[in-house]
Amino acid sequence: MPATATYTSSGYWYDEGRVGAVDVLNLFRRYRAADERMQRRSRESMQMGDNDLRAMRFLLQSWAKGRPPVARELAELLRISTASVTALIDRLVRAGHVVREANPEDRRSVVLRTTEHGDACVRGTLDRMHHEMMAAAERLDPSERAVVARFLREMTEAVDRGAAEDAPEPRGGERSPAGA
Amino acid sequence: MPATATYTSSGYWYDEGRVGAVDVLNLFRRYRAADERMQRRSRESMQMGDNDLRAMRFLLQSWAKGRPPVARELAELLRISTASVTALIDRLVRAGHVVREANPEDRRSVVLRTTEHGDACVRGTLDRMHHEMMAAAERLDPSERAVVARFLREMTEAVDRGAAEDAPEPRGGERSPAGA
DNA sequence: GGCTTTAGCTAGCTTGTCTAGTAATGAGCA
DNA sequence: TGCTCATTACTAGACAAGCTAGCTAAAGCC
Repeated sequence: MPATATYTSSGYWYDEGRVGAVDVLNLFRRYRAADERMQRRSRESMQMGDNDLRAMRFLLQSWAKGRPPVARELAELLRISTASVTALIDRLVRAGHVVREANPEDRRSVVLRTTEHGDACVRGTLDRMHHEMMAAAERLDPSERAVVARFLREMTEAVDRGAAEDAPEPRGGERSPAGA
Repeated sequence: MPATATYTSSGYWYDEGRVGAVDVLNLFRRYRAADERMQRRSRESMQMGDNDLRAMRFLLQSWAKGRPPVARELAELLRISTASVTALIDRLVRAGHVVREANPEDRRSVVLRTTEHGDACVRGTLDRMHHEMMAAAERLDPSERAVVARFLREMTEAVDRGAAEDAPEPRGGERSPAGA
């Protein structure tokens, strides 16, 4: 980065007048690296695979929305087979994070209830971080938030566009209702 | 999101005067989801695992910097054992993406040269997206870039801080020289 | 020259995914 | 109502990619 670096309480700081486009992209990359570190540590600290953790987060979200989650939804979310979901749920049940329950609305399916233990386990790792991120977003004033929001939308589109062309319907395409 | 939604050529658009902190975090999450989609598609389109793709990118970067990469560095980057790196390189060699070469500076080690085919394969997928992202970053004026940069730094710190506390030396700690 | 460390490989194991096939239930139709 | 097809979850068996342990060859250090 070309900017003159000075040091503040919150880490390195760069003269804001000189931030280049490349710097912004580098910061993005750096964020992603931090995010990956965080995820890896979460997984290791609670002895869980990537998909297992994502599944737990999905289950918590679903219950929070008042929509009891079933196994099939995990297969869609994680893009794994229903057989793999069965194995995944077995693991979560064995670890005491989840219990299977009968679904009164469709007796073929299985509702996945998170245990208090599993709930606390996942929340403990993620809530603090979420809180910190929220605080960062709240420190922005309204016009700054608008700038960030616009940029994030453009980056999202850039990523979607960039990837859309060389993988035409990789395997059944998007399964979600919102689609491509 | 609370804002009044209107529709533009580039998708949904929200009244910029009303973007809340939650909205920013949602957009951030959405970006991350797009990024994951992209990576998955890359992997699928070139029949490659996650680590294999990351390894290829690292190799390209190393050569670009004029610093021939060796196998050990992949073990550090990907945090996998040297045995797994051997297997990973075997896969890349079998796919024709990489060739092993003798290292004149240390005859124990193996320099990994990317083939023209592997080079084109990986670049083709990533360069376009990188170009689009750069364009988005360049559309920002200097003061906007400063805002985005500050936000990204704060998010990175939030993630690092949030994850740092609950994973004290999870399993033998870091394998890197700084470790236990 | 010996001893230790480092780089990479081999062998055998574990884990998480896959495909194929099955049983039970739901949904549509004559 | 009974028949047929679709859907949900499960079991069994195979495969892929990681791991640990142990090996050889080269480098580094007294």
